Amino acid sequence: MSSQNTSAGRMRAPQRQRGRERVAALLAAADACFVEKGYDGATMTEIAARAGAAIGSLYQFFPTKEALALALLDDHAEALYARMDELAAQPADGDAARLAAQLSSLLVEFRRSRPAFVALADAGGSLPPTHARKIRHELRSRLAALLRAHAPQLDEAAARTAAVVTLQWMKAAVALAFEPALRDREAALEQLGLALRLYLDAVLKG
Amino acid sequence: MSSQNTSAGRMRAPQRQRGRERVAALLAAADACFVEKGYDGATMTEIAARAGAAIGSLYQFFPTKEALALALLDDHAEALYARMDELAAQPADGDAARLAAQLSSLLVEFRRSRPAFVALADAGGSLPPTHARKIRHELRSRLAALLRAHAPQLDEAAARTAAVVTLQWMKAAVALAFEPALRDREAALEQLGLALRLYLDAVLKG
Amino acid sequence: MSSQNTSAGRMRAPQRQRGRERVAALLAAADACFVEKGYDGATMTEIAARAGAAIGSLYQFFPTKEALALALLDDHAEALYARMDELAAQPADGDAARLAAQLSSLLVEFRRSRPAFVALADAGGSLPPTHARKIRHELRSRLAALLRAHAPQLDEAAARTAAVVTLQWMKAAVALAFEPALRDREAALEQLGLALRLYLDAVLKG
Amino acid sequence: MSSQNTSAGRMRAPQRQRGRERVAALLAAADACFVEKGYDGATMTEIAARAGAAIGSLYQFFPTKEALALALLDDHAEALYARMDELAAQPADGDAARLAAQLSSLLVEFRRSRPAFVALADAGGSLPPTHARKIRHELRSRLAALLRAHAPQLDEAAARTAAVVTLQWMKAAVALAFEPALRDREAALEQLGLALRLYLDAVLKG
DNA sequence: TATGAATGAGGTTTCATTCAT
DNA sequence: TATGAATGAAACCTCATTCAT
Repeated sequence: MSSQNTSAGRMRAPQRQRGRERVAALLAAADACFVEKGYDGATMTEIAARAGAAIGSLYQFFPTKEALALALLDDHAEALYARMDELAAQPADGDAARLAAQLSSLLVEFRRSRPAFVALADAGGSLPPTHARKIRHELRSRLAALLRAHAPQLDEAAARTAAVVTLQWMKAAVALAFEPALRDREAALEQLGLALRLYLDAVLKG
Repeated sequence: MSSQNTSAGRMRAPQRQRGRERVAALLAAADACFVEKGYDGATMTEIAARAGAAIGSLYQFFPTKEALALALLDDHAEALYARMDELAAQPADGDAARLAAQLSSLLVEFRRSRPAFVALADAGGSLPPTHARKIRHELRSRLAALLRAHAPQLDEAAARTAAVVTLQWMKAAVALAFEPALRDREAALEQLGLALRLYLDAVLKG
Repeated sequence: MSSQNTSAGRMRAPQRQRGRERVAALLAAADACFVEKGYDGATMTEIAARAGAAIGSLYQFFPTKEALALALLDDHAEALYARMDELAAQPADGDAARLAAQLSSLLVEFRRSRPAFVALADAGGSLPPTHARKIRHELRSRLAALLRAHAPQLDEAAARTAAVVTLQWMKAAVALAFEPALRDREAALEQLGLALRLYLDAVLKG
Repeated sequence: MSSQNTSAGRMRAPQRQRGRERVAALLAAADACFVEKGYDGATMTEIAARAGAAIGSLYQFFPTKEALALALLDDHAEALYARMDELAAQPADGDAARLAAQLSSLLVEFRRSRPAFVALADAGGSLPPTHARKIRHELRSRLAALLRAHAPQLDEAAARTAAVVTLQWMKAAVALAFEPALRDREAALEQLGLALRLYLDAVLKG
């Protein structure tokens, strides 16, 4: 194409840069909308508007609302995997109390920084269950590996089962940590921690 | 979709036999729709059609989709309360294992017979959070009373906190019991039961 | 809505005491609704509810919404005729100022006691224009007679024309008397009275 | 129907040529519908159909039936202001007869070319009274200025009061000019003109 | 007669998505 | 590529009126 531009060599770069910024803005806007209104309540029009983009722009990058949500969901999931991998990289000492505390703060902190993950993860029947399934699978795998690192005597099946249970507990911690107007939140979270500790103790040592 | 404090508008009670039958049919149809498609996915038109009623008949008794869902939700909640009250009426022996098993099977059985309760209880931001809050409160109160019956030395605050934890555990049990395509479901549920047993043991005996 | 000369169907006369009370309650409720929401905005259901009656009861006496409104309109119109006839029964002295004041206060007082008359008289195209036409005709006839009583030398055509003008003036007086938040209402009404006085002077004496 | 302070939501301005044409067609269609059936009787569906547009196109620019009506009303009001400003730009000679004739023909001619103005201006309680209030205020201000131009000795309050009265008279002229099947319309209008003349004479000279 | 239920066409509005410039 | 306009099925809800008990 004839450039029309004095600095022909740099022309493409800023455009691609702009494209990336645009996508980032769109994702951020979508994230906010999904958090505020849920998957069904959010509208493509508002997402585009919040990103300062035209509706056509949004569809240029994300062919459907579902694709947009899933891109976001995957993005958040990757970030969560990364945090779990970080945790797995630390030395395993078999200390159930410490592990419980770490898992707790990991998920709670994650939910604080990326609230859309939860909003999208249980978006009723509006999103294909495939993704949630895959994510659960990944999380459980990582949790199982983590548990085996702390208790090498666990066989794979036992580790996986313990991971399933532990993941549910982590979800419970998130639920309580963010339940609005919950009385004695601290006490409840501490008791929940105690419960996990007891369970992990039994698993790791048994 | 996004709830807003719309103060819903309650259902209008039917006064004739015919009306009572209609309402029953409408509630049944709504229940099925909500289970299949979720709150947002269900449509008033389909609900009426499934009940063999005109759309106007549906609105004769339920001024709003929200009112319909909340009527259903309340109905299910009452049934759940009743089951918990039944459990509370039985002699308390302080046996954590037995209590855990009873609670687990109670909720699982309930969810099997009334799947819409779960579907509506976490309907994202589409239903006013007030109702879910009230229901959680009632469930926790009943659970707390149950726990105190088993361990009279618990003070009220401690019982309530334990109830909060226990309720989360029950949700987890339901989630696992009905998660589609979960491998080793039995093992997972058993481990979950173990976890609750350990926790209740600590609480009841501590 | 769109009126069409449907000629509605008249109300059915109640036969028992109980029936008459019911009709009175229904009319009162309808009156209030029409005043508050206008003809289109009022609903038969709410009218019945306000009267403490069943919707079927309402339709027992008034076959359509239109019939109900027209019954009300006619009722009010009759009352207005009566007041004008009262005025006509008083001795005519040809004093324009006094006549103007009397007409003004008559209509203002009437509108205060029966606000639905105005609400229904200009119900857009939702009521058949026939009735309004008839009422205008009656009012003009009475006004013309009144004017001739004060100025016997007026021929019929002139009296009628003057009546047409005078009726418009009366509407203006009502509009100003009840316009919400009108500043200097008193001054405006006085000037309006002056205008009528000047005109009637010219007509009566010319 | 019943207005409520819904704060309407303004029309969205089109940005492309195509959009501007659409909006023009939609406004024209809406105008015709409102004239024919009144505000309540007109339907968005028919308006869109008459404009040859999809219903979605209508809502692209006008978020609400109310917004559409108010846009139209404002548009007509601006045109009326412009005509009054034109009249005000002409030299003022204090001739009551001429002024009366001009005002008369101005409003009658306006109503002939823009019948929707009247249809919407008194749309019962279906439109927020705010707009009508604002428009009355503007009209009165302009009329007051006009009167003061003709009679500089009038103080502002007096001019305003006279304007209030005069505006009512203008409405009366429109009502008579367009009342269907009115006998002796010409005579009535002439008498109405006489009345205004007498009043303006008194005001301007007094 | 009295009453509440039933009806369903039709109203307003939404929104994901496609199209044309 | 970017943008705003276009689309229309479909959602929720209303309401005058009829019907059956």
